[in-house]
Amino acid sequence: MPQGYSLEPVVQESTPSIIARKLRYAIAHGEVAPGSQLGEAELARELGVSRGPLREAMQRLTQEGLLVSIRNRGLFVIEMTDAEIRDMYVLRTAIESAACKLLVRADHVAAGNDLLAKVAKMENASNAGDRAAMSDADLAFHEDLVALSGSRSLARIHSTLMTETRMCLTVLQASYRGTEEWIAEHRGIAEAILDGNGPLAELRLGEHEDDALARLTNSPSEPASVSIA
Amino acid sequence: MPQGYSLEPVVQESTPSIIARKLRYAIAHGEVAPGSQLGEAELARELGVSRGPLREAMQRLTQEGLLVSIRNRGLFVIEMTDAEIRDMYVLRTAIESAACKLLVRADHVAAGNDLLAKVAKMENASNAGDRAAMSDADLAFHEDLVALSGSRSLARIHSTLMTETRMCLTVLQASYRGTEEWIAEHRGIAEAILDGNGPLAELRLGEHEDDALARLTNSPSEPASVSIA
DNA sequence: AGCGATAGAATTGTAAACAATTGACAGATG
DNA sequence: CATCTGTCAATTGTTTACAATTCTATCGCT
Repeated sequence: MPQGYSLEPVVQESTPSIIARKLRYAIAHGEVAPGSQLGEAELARELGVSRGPLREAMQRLTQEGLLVSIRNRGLFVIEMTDAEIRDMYVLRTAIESAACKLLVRADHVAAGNDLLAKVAKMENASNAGDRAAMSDADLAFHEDLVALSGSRSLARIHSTLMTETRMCLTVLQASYRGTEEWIAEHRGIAEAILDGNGPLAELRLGEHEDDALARLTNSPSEPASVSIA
Repeated sequence: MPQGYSLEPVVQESTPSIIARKLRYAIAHGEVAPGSQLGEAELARELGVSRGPLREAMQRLTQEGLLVSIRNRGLFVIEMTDAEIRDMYVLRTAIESAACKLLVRADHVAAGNDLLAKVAKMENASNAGDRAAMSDADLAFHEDLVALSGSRSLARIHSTLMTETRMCLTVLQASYRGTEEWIAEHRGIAEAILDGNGPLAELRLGEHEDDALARLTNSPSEPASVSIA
């Protein structure tokens, strides 16, 4: 077997899948504003595909909750209210907490070290003053947290949440002030996992996501998660 | 304004949505076996629609994880291995636990009574020896648990999990022996919520879902959830 | 007899044309 | 002058036809 080529099975990604991925990226990165309409004809021309596959891709994104469909009117990018963002974080915390539970019962040492490496990346981005890299590293941390749990179900749901989160970050131009504290929170989670202390990891995770929520929404409101102490 | 007509806005459900709903039901109730192929032409003829809307519905179900697509081969109903069923229950437990957390912070008395009413329905079905009604009441309990939490995010994810659960129940012809214990578990959860005891509700929920898992899978394996004590 | 290649059939992926519904603007009417 | 109605333009929803890819079965060869 020739080295250098990881002979993975050729992934014949379907056209709707490609379109969905591109649109997801565009929405996540604010290239299309929330609330704006996505005209079929225009998009099809832009992407160089016909309306059939495009509509199929739209259905996927609608199912994911990134678009809302109004019959005979068109498809629109979701506009998330503060309440909806809070609700999203309820789900996100639920998913990541479950991932923590799984992690501490698996190889939590390897996972913890892996996550600490991601924290180091955040520090580098922070020192360089690179806001975009900071966001990337932040999201990568949480994505890894779930990926390392080995649960396909959790990962699938979580990936859609990450695009929504990215969208909020982009749109709201979330301020990354208090960076040191921000990094410390991530490190705290990683260390709790390294120690195999599941409840502590979940507790810190809950507090961390409450902080994140406070940065994204105006009303402080009640925290999304509660202490299990 | 004429009485007798509740003049709610007419909801024009889109054709793909209708198709998706019908297919979901068919899959959940074992009318199409797991692993079987869904031919476009045949389905379109059966449902009286053309391939366009049908394909859009398929994309939705694929996104939900009920179907898997193999390019140029077709769409197939998922076959869940024991490992995948366990993984699904990890997610399900995560969602329902989060719902418990929300519930005890809201009107947990009303919610608890509501859930106890569902338990009563289970008892009736049990006494009547009606297995189908038993399944319905079982699923209705868990559906309400999430619905009462008021979280749209949780409800959306949970609804897809319920169809998958129903599919497993149907396919595996899950035995409902030990019905008394089964009902008692549900009652325990409802009472914990009635009392506003979140941690206890989550604990009992976790044990309950482990039991459910044991009925569905062959290998006992390790429990999906861990005690938080 | 077993293996390989080739041809055929079936199915999916794509595209373009057609039909139906909606929203807005303009004109008529009280 | 305000309001209602009718027409028009634009967009979506649906259907039909066509192209490309893949599986299968048969035929020939070793």
